[in-house]
Amino acid sequence: MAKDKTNIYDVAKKAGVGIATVSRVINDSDKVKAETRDKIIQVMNELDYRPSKVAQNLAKQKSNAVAVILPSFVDHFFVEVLKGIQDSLEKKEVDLILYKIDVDEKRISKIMDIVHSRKVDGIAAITMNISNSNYQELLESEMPVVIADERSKDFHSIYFDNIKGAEMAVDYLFNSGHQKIAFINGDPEHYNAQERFQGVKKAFKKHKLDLDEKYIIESDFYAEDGYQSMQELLELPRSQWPSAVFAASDNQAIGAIQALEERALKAPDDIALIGYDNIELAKYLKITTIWQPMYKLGQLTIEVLLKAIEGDLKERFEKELDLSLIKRETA
Amino acid sequence: MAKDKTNIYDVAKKAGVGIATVSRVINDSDKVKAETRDKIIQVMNELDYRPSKVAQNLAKQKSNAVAVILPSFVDHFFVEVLKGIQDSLEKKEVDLILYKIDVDEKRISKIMDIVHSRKVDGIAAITMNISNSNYQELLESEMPVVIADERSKDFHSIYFDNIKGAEMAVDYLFNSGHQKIAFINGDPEHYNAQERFQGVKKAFKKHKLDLDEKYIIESDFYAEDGYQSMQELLELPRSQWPSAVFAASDNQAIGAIQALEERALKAPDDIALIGYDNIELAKYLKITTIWQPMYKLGQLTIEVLLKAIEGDLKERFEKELDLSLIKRETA
DNA sequence: CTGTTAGCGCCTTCAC
DNA sequence: GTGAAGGCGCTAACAG
Repeated sequence: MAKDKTNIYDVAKKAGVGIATVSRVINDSDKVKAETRDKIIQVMNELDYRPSKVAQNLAKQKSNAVAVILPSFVDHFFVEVLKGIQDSLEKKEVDLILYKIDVDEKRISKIMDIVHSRKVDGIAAITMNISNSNYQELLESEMPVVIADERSKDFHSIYFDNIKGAEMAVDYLFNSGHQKIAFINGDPEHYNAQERFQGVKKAFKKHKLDLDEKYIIESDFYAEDGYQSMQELLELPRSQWPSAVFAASDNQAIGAIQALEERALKAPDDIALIGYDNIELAKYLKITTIWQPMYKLGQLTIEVLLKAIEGDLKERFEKELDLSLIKRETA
Repeated sequence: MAKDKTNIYDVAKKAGVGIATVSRVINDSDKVKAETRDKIIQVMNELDYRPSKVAQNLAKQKSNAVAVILPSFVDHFFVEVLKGIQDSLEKKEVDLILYKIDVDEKRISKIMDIVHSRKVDGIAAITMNISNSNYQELLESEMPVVIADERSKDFHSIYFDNIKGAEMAVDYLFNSGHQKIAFINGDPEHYNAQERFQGVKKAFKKHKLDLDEKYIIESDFYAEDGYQSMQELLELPRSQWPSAVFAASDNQAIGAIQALEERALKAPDDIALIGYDNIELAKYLKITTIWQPMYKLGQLTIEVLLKAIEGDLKERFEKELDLSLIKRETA
């Protein structure tokens, strides 16, 4: 076995001091004579010594790392959120451990694994539909947690008003003259989908439109789902086609556009289309959409989490981020 | 102070055994009587006990985590790579710690921080331009490292043949009848950019085209750079416009399209355009491009890294991934 | 099969 | 200011 990593004892010995003093300069405590400090620093450089974070973590019971839990890596929504997360993490010296956890029955148990692992000081759970699970255990763990993209009455949370967003979309379509409006929703199990549906219903009621069942499609948030759903709509007799479609995500809208294109149809000429999220793609594809400030969501989530970790948060933090409609070319 | 986390002693005491035995069932060693094992497992459940990863890491000198280092989070190229990474990490029980490190003079030092932290068992560095730095220290550290998107003679590496890729692009343009071909390159400091330029020169020579300096633009790999560069080209007298442009990244191609659109120009009618990478956007924007299998790059990188960590890799691993041209509508 | 004991590398009182 | 010693929670020989 080759010479092992140098540790605090090597430094202490070579510098002719005790390990406690070395530890003090590592954690730059002021109670060290400048002279000995310099000597120690010099030795540390000579030996190319750097403290083991793992050992520090164990001793300090703190890891300087946070867990970010997502249901997916690729979805553009999360990429945007991640960017915000990274940007506000970079300033601090905090590591980012990324976990992908599916939104299923075992998600809380998997999160508890993370809690118990002691590898992180806090957890940010993005779009995990926590409220629809038995999160008692997590709540009792005393681990700082912030829930993003979902309102919570027990954890810190940062979220969007889905009802309002959906309402904005339908309002816009209605005010543009549409009466036959279809809604392609996301996973009905999901909080966000449920709320958006509520928003749709609310807007329909407001405009005295009636809710035609064949115009309400439940699928999931991905492009493939949007594609399928639009197919479904287009299989209706042409006279029954909606004049406008509201998709619960831009990904779905993109899929819907594909379905349209395959039949040489175009939005908004044949059927108007509005998406949701405002992912980067929406800009290039010129999709009219509801903008959820995802970058800001990520940023704020981490800021709040770090505060919670520091214990600077006396009360539960709760904030709704504003939505806005981005008018482009598909509606 | 509330009751602290339960530890291995709590379990041992309650189960009436020694901690070694508890440790054995944690690491499911077979040398435990079924009876006592059951008893211990039961107690572990009652106490909701789970071992501290941090303590295990320290004792085992192993962290079951890998560091992935990227120069950017948002770039679509990396997102695609990340997906591959995540997918092959998910099968194993290995954590992913993500670091964003700029490609500057201090990058090796920052990487060494990670090495010494002992938080990870291995490192994957994506597009970090390692070869252009003094990496001696990293090499000597014995930390398993794999370099992705860059050829290395000292580390395991997985990469693309940039020369060939660039050649393919120019060949295609030439064979489509173009003689006045411009090249918008990425950051000239960067390995990949340098090689792509070489490929361009090689292809030009082959086709007996001469390299007109005003058609060679050095910028960087992002959309904004492509936009600027295309502007520059369009500011030439119309008679001197190139008939085709090869952009060293799809991002740049997207920027270039913007510049074109602003002048009501269109690819390929006014100026043909070919990109590089085949990011997802390229598909939707119908950009003809050179496809680098980024997902596969990510996947393979992790596979190799995990093998290196296990010590299953006797020799240095080196692999070039195949490129292909995706013909779409811009050229 | 199982308990004892010494680390893993660092932090943190507590004396000096 | 500084050193000695115990502790963080777990693993890994080494004895039984």
